[in-house]
Amino acid sequence: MTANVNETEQKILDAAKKVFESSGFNGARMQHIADEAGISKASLHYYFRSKENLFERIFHETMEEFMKVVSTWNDVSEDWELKLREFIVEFFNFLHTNSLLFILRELNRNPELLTKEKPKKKMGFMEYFESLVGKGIIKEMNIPLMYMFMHSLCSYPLLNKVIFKRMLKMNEVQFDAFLADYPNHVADFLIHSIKKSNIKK
Amino acid sequence: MTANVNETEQKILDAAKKVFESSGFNGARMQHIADEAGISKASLHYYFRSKENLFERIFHETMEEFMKVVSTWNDVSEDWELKLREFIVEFFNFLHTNSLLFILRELNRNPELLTKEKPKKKMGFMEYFESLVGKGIIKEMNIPLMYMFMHSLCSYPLLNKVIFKRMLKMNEVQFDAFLADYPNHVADFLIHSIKKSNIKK
DNA sequence: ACTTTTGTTGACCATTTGGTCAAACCAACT
DNA sequence: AGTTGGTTTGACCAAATGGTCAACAAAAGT
Repeated sequence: MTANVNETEQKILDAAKKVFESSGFNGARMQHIADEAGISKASLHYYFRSKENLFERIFHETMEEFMKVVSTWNDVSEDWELKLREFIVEFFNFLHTNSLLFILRELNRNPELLTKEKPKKKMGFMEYFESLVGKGIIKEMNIPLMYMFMHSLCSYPLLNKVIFKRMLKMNEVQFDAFLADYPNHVADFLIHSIKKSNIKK
Repeated sequence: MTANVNETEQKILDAAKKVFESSGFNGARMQHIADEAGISKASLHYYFRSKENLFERIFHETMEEFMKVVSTWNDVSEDWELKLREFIVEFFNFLHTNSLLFILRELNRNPELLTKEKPKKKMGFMEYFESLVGKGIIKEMNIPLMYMFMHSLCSYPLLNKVIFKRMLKMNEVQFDAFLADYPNHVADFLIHSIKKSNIKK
């Protein structure tokens, strides 16, 4: 052992994450993971007894990180608009480097996977905005609905990249440029619909 | 031959759609499809030479129907608000009975699948709203962005049902009730942000 | 009736794939 | 040098799985 939790183990985890995310549990091959990690298949099984085992480790870690990002609510600023915008940008960036499709795909294959995750108990989006409504700082509104809207707007464009690119007749570069602005558009849009209207600009 | 394009063939297609949608290409088993269709595996191969073959047929049909719903723009009414609302409701209902996850999953596995689909050339959402903007009937706005918003709001809640249920602490019944109202909320929301504001209510 | 074409299937095959194991390797300790 | 304990791997195995085929059944022509 020693070393930072074992170098080989980490190489395996990285390789496995990559392969499972791109191919899914059913499409992933243990040999492929071993190759990606630069070790033999036998070694792979030495570290993680079974495919199931390795998969659950990866899925759990991914889910953990996802839940962390989703339920962490930045508490430095008092300005809810700024907070919301920062959250959206951060969430969107997170989704850029982590495959949400992986989560949805595997959760659909085996819904039991979710039951193994313990729920976070933290002050999150919902509680925060409910309190804002309570204090009369923002419009009276359906918070769960707003929660859903925000998640949908942040998540779907990346999930559906291939089709959107085609529908909007954009190439890779154009679409990426579009996505670069995207989170701020979402923030503008949501803030505008949440904010108590003074005089419309 | 004769019969409505062959009864057995249809049984196979139905079975294959069901199995492919729920298990994906990699997870689906030819034996499973044969069982579901009530025939032998050999017969299955008699009708469709290979798994690949059968899969592409199913995927193509699903994609065709999806594109049809997405690019059909109801032309009976002159009232854009009503049109939009009807479109959203129809699209949402369609997604209720057709697995969008299937499309995204398989498109991610093999992006080439999309190149085999020929693009529809029809008056759709984008063109219609661009003309509304041109005529000054609705607000000046970023149409591709609005297109993306609409699709995201319609699609994601069903894709992500499992997690939303958990986050919103709802059971199956509560969540379904929530979803029943959902498309109209989306319509309200979008219409409100598109409409030229007279006096705010 | 009988011949031909079209369906149907159990048995079988080749390949893939998750998983095992004994032998080799290697660093540390005595 | 020899022993020990962990690590690595090529070779191998059993099960699963997509696909084939010869034989049989059922229509459809004649």
